[in-house]
Amino acid sequence: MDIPSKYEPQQVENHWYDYWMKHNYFQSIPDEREPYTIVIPPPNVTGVLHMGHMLNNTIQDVLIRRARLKGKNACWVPGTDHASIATEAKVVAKLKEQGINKSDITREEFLGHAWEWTHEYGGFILEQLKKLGCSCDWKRTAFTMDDNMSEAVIKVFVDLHNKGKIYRGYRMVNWDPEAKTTLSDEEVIYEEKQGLLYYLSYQVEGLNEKVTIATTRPETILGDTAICINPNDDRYAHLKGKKAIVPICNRVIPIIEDEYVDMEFGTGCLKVTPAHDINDMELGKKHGLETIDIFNEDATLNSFGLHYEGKDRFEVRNAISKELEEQGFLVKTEQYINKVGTSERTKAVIEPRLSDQWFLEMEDLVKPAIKAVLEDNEVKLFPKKFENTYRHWMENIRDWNISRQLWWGHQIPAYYFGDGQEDFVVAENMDEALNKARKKSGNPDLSMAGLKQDEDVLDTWFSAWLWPISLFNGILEPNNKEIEYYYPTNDLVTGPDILFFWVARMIIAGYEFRNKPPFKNVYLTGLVRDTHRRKMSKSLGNSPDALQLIKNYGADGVRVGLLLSSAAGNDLMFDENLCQQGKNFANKIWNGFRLVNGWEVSDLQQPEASKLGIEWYTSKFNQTLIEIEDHFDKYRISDALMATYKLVWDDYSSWLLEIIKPAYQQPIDKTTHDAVLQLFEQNLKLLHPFMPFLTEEVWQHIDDRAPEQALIVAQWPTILAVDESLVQGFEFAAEVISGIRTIRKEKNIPLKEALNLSVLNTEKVSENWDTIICKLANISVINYVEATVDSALSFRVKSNEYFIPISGTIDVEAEINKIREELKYTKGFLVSVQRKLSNERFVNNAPEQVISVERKKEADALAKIETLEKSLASLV
RNA sequence: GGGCUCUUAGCUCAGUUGGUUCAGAGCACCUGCCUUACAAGCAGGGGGUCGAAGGUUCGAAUCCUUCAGGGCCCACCA
Repeated sequence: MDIPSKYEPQQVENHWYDYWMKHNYFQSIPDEREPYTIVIPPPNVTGVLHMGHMLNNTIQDVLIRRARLKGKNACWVPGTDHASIATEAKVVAKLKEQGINKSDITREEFLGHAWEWTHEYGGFILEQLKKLGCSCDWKRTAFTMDDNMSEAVIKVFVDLHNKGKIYRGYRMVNWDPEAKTTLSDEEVIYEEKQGLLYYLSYQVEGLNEKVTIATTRPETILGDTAICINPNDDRYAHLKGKKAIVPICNRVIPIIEDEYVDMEFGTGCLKVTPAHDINDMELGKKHGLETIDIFNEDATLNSFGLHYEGKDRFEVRNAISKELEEQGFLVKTEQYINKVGTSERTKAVIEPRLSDQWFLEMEDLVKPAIKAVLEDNEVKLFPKKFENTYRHWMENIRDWNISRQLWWGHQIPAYYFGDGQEDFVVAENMDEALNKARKKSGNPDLSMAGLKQDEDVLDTWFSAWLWPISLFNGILEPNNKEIEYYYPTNDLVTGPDILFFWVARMIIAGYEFRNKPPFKNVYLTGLVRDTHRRKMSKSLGNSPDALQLIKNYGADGVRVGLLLSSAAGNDLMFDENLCQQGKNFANKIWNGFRLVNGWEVSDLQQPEASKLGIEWYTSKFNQTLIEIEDHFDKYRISDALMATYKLVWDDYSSWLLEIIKPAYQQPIDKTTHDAVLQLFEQNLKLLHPFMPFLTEEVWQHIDDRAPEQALIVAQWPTILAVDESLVQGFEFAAEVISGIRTIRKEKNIPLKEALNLSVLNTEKVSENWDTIICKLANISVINYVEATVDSALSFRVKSNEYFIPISGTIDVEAEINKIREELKYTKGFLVSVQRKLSNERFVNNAPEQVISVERKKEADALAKIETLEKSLASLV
């Protein structure tokens, strides 16, 4: 045999990937077939493949390949996301390495560097997906900053602005001092941090008394503009209308009253810093307080920080607490755990900050998206539990801050012609802007030079939310053939961490701009963790190198490894052992092929065992196919794989192949050979979505195939009738075979030594199976007997008793004990069944089917007890 | 603080509306085999009071209550 006994993935994978590409099997163009569409969750253009991507994209590829085999027009659109904040941070860092500060170069120069970076590294991650076997339509590869994508974003912005849903406002927003930009609420991650609660005393003006407040942020006292007490708090009643003096800066501030203050917390006195806390801002507005912003944009202190000017806020916190202590203002400190907002991307501690930003009003936009998921089921979430999370977020949604103080992204199409709050227009391009601006300003002589475009860019998700639409150019050309054909797409596969960022917003956009959902099903995968349940991360160094894994186990092995333990929505503990299991499975299939391939075919009569074996496996295959389809329908991909795995490994390899295997160096009959090859091919089709490379390789080894007969475009098996009696009969026969093997094992009788078998038959079983039993257990003859057999080892299947006469003495004592054990167990079982059946309430209340099952159990047990007792009698 | 969710074999998890062989699977483990497709393999085997306590029911891993311990999401309490 010249085919190696081990499957070598490395040599195979590139070859078939190129082959598929060459014959355009990944490519989709609209035709009369039913479309099946997936849009990829676009990874960060400068990112590298991590385990989360591997899992997501494997699942997507399984779904798309299965759809392709099912004859659908399968279209998987790949692409990348410009990820403005993450990419900009990387570019800034890279420039810094080269000694260039972002603040020293122009916007155009910076964008030049960013594009350079994008062109250099962008698409790298897509190349990695190819190694994994992903069958994306690469001709459609898109980028969120492609011209048409950008145009769509701008058009949508203008449209929403015209509808009055986008507005500009001076609000308190989340400020990332490191990236120097605002963030949406969703980009802020709250983390519990151990900190200190500082008790500070303020001198009350005109009284020889101090008032003590509690704060976690002593540095902000420099921005204090009031002290607030609860009007119902008797302890402080005498302070009403008085003023207090802020330590260090000695500013005199009013003592105000508001029921917002929790009398139980701290001292019941609150310092109010409207510029640096959302609640304080509300209080400030309500009570007409002054707002003093003490921070620069990088969260160092400005001139209001006095002698701390230019120093970072955390540095100042330490320093000022010392100064306060020295001057006697610090009463005490307490350990305190509080939630600190951090930037999802830069991890910097977020500062609430007042600034001019752009917002999208969400209240109305959200309504159809809520209905679609929770009432109409137009979009289904898998697992379903995420619908609750979705509902909660959607029903409590707040306006979306869509502007970012970055350069890398879609620049906001607002143009200013003056300094007034309303001196701007929103337009799709400069010409239009100029026209609008001339009208609005009433100045017909306004020139291009007099217009200044907003410096900010849009939140990355403001382009990503259009992804399923804009990929098919559905915004710019709403009636084009592609969008009509591919939209709504079918399945979206992504992680639950971006349910709000992306999934929910795509649904919103889908209804707003197409009046249809962007997809029908959302499959939310779990997070990939390591075997210690730790999240995979670069800093922990516990994230394996994806390409190295593929090298070690083959792409198919890695795919199987990932899928085996990834029930939807459950985190998956990634363990390389699972990849090894996948690799082993690939080798198993490979060798299954080698065996069948190595047989010499001859024009013989088909043995009875082979005929029956083939018939049985055909039924078993179809029965399993029904299961597999059901698993897929429920997005239980790992269960679908496991069912396939067991079918191929256990039923096909361990049973069927052994049943039909000809004696050593004997030829096989043509009928059986043809049939088994055909069944093997059916197996390969079921396996192909999971293990595309190996299966295509084997497929092409079986036969020389024309390109259009490649496995990737073969036809998925249709479900045929299942003969239940065959399946059950086989199970019985398998138990008999196991029984014989157990005895062989216990008594150390090698398989090579043929045995005789006698059967005391009370259970009606078709004798057809005898040929198979003989072959697999090496039985020379099966005798049907009327009485128990002496000097034999015995075992029972259901109520049949089987005897293997052996030469030499048998251990009678051991046989008796074995039978007594079985008898004891069966009697106990019978008692419990009879107890149930004699319970009137059971008989009256339980459904007929349940009762008849119990009666059957009773009869079986009685019959078995009878045989056991007879055997026992013959031995004693 | 509000909501959701989980706890089943050594590990990772199935267990659909309470009722067939429902106490399961894969891996791991133990034993014996280098048998001629595959030692990346074959055959056989052990292993769980279904987190705890109550309750409903003829019947509970499954439904209800309480408790213990995880996880996730949301929320402006200094």
